[in-house]
Amino acid sequence: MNGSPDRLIVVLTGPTATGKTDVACALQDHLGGADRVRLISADSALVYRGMDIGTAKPDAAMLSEYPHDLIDIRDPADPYTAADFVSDTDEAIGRARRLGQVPIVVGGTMMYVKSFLEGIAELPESDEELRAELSARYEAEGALALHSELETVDPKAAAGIHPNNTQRLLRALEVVELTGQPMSELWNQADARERLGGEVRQFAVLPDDRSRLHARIEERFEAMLAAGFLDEMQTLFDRADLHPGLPSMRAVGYRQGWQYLAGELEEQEFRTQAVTATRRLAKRQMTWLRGWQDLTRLTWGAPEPIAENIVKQLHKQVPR
RNA sequence: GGCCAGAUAGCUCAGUCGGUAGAGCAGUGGACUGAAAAUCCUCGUGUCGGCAGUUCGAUUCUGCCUCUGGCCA
Repeated sequence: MNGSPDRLIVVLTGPTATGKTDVACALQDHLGGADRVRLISADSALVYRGMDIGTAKPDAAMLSEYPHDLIDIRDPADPYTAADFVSDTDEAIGRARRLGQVPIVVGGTMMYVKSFLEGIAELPESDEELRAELSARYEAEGALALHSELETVDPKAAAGIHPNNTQRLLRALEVVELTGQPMSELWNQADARERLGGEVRQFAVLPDDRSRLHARIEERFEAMLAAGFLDEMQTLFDRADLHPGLPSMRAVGYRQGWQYLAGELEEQEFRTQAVTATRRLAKRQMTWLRGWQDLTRLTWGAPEPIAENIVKQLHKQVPR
């Protein structure tokens, strides 16, 4: 390991269904086991308790042998955000370092990874009441009216947000309302380099052939159904405090599962739409990684050789 | 066997009162600062089932044929 192993942070990412988790576990073995390594999950769906089969969450036995931070830390009724992830991960890394462990951030939620690496500005969290009010106005006045309002209060943010993108448009207006300042003014405050205070090594597991990944996604979904995904889904569906508008229930597979149980989809439609949504997810994840700087790309395959390759890379000297 | 309804983009379908056609989904490429497994943007030539007839011109009207569904035997 070069110079300062105690400052090292490993990031391991890639699209869904490429076996990132298996690689991370193999990596733990290679780096000295659970005492020397801390796995930190970067996944917006694994945070939710009771969402196991459809998220391809590692099972209990695996998690006890390879403990992960940030898995099962939220109830599905309670939304988790990118900002939560950044502060939770910073904490987890601090804890790992005190114990002399190498933190390995592993997961496919690119927004989380990016926010962690580049920092995220200090913005107010969403205000449910205000958001409801804004969305009522959106219904009544239309997208263009609200967008031109944003143009007057925050032209820089408005320029980057399409009027049809309700979610981001309302968020920008919300921030102005809550802080009295344009959201674009509040950006670029965070100094991630200083915050991370260490050497970050980034790796991505990528498929060599997208059609093979698609086949793998389909197989995996069939396996999820066989493992009782619909029973898991029914338990969530039966809860009075969950609804399809929640981030947890909009996760790939769960959204379609909800629609199926609500009678809005036939079984065949549910299957194909769930698989299709997963494919689209993988594609979007790869779009993020395409222009990613300082990323070592590894070809998808058996976890062992990939982990060995990563270890080799970690031992290489990095030019100062 | 008779009658009726269909046949148009990978899929489901719209449409052209006759001037060679467009939506949704899928696919492609892209954006992304507290919902990100989210949200949004870009990209549409296909013997309009086949053959013939009418016409300056037929995917559109007519006839025959093929296939699919329904009803009657």
